[in-house]
Amino acid sequence: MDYTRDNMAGLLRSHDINPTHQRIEIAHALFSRQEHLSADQVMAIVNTRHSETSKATVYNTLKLFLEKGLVREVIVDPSKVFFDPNTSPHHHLYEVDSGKLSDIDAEHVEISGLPPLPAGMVTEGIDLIVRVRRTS
Amino acid sequence: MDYTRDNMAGLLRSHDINPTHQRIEIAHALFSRQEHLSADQVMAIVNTRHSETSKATVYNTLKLFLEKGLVREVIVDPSKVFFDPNTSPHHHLYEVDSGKLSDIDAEHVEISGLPPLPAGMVTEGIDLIVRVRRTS
DNA sequence: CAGCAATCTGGACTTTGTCTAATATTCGGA
DNA sequence: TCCGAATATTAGACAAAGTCCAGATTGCTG
Ligand SMILES: [Mn+2]
Ligand SMILES: [Mn+2]
Ligand SMILES: [Zn+2]
Ligand SMILES: [Zn+2]
Repeated sequence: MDYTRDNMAGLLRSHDINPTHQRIEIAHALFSRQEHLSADQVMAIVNTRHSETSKATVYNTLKLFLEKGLVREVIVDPSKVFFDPNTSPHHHLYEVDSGKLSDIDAEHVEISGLPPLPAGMVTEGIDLIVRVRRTS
Repeated sequence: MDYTRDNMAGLLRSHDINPTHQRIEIAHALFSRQEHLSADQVMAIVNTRHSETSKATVYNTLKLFLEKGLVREVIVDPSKVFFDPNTSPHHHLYEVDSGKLSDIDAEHVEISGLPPLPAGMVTEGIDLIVRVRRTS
């Protein structure tokens, strides 16, 4: 399973997303790197060689990917959202100084003792963020 | 223990913060309510009767409170930071539709199986956010 | 009162993200 | 193939959160 642009088209179709040139480039940016990227970073990556995708399209596309469940949002930095191509349940380690964000496998992590939800509510997700700092 | 303005002065002093009129008002807004407030909401509360505190001072003061450990930051909404007068270890329940944020007592919650930290790193905090949605 | 440090302020500025109206592309049917 | 409708992209105006700065205020202390 390779993250070539051609495979991106199939991935998009399988998520009910019409594959366009711009969408393929944006998906390729995220999936080939398997990193957490901000909209700004996606924009920069996609437009390195020659400008080809507008800011509006980057934002529209990332929102679309989110709705279709192709990527996930990570809210950890007060100034920008990160988009995560890894949609399997997992947690995050955030280095507050450098802004580096990495995954923590959910496999062995267990969260217990949470109170019952208020009536009429469903859990949309549980975000666990470990904030770390370099020992100075 | 009452959150009167007079008591706010003592609270500020005990955190090594020079109590000024503006700082007392901002602390009073947060502590008398015991709610999670955004900078904007603090601004609105403090200036209800007559305008008396500038935007710059609200932001400066909240940042100062944060540095001094008087309040804590909650990053849960991509568009704004919430400030939390409750600094005891606890988690959060976030209603994604309404934006309502409430506390989950950490007392009975247990998180186990986290991998060891990378060398040279210390945990600054563990944020657990339960995102919920109304059943539609 | 005068001097000095700490604080506060309006307003310009930056960044992230949204919106809109016009244009371009895609695609199925005649 | 050609056409029209639906879909997608775009530049740039706009909005909201937050930062920054240089000048004014405040509250000491001598
Ligand atoms: Mn290209
Ligand atoms: Mn007042
Ligand atoms: Zn991740
Ligand atoms: Zn809280």
